Amino acid sequence: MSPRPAPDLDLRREQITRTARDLAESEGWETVTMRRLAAELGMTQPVLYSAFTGGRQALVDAVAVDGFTALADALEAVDRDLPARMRAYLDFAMHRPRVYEAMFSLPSGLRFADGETPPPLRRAFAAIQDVVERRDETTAEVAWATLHGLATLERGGRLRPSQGEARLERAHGLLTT
Amino acid sequence: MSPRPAPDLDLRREQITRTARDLAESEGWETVTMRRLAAELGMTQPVLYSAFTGGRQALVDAVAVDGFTALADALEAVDRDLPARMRAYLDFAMHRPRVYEAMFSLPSGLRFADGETPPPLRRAFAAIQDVVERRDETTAEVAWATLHGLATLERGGRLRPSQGEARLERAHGLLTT
DNA sequence: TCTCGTTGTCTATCAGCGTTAGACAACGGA
DNA sequence: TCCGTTGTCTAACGCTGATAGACAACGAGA
Repeated sequence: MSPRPAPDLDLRREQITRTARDLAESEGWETVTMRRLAAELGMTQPVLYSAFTGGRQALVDAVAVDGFTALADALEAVDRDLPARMRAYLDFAMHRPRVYEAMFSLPSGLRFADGETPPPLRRAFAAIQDVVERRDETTAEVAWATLHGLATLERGGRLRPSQGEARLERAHGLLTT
Repeated sequence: MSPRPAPDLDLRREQITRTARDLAESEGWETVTMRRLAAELGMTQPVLYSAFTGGRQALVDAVAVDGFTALADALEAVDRDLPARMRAYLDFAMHRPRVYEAMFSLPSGLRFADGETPPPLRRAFAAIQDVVERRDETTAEVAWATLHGLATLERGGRLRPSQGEARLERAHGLLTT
């Protein structure tokens, strides 16, 4: 009356999350199907569901949460001033576009702006709030919105590709004068 | 040797586009399937494909292009100053969230920022550029990014729900001082 | 009025998706 | 060695976007 030993679910979740992130980053989220992912990992589909009860959505959410941690790390790693962190933010969005997509554009099961907000997400926002004038929360929200808008519109090809640097300087100027 | 008369494809496209927009706005884009749409219109699925050769993507793109026209109309309808147009922009995004999604968030087959940019899209951008300082294009891009960021982050529940007005005023202040 | 060629529309189907039910197999204690 | 537990596998369900091929409607010519 003793069961088969349980697999290390945390380790498995980590492997699956990393593979999903890598696959999304190289071929796009639309190719990250449960079948493809299982094949890539040498598993069968039901194993994925035993690691992520919430199915594909939970998987995308896991990549997003890891992404918020990575973004917070990237912001905290640079100088504690606005231009450095603005640049770090846009660099992150440009170099990990699919992770950024999971964090902000794809349908999400995560909770925001209430008590359930994941801590990594709060950390990332705090890293911005720390460097805006008077650490004002409203200003931080506007700064974040500007960065997010620049990142997504740029990524979507909606802005003149060659003018990224000029936009960053202009945005920084507006936020500090 | 004379064929059956061709149906009015433009009219049909218009009906389909309107139905798709209404259905998306009331139940979300994930429920806008070709089957559901055909049933809603009393058609069969292949008829949709004869109207939109590009399939579902072309349909979403059509809703998006109409959306850019509607956005340009909304911006041009208000006072020719920045705060009025900022407010009109955010109102549009708030009241037609699924259309806005088709315009900016969903995968798109449309071309931007090059010669192929659809005219309605240029009109909408021009309506913003017209009211920023010195009609500067870089400033207009940053203003647009801020509005877009506010619209999407607000919609996604990433910002404090009660502070919309404060953010709008702060953003306006930053763009004018 | 009847026939015929053209062409739009229909039924039926394909391959793929996320997800899950139920059969099977591996394992550790008795 | 056996047994009960439990993880994993095969196989399937219902759905999706898309399309092939049979069918039917139509108007010009006879």
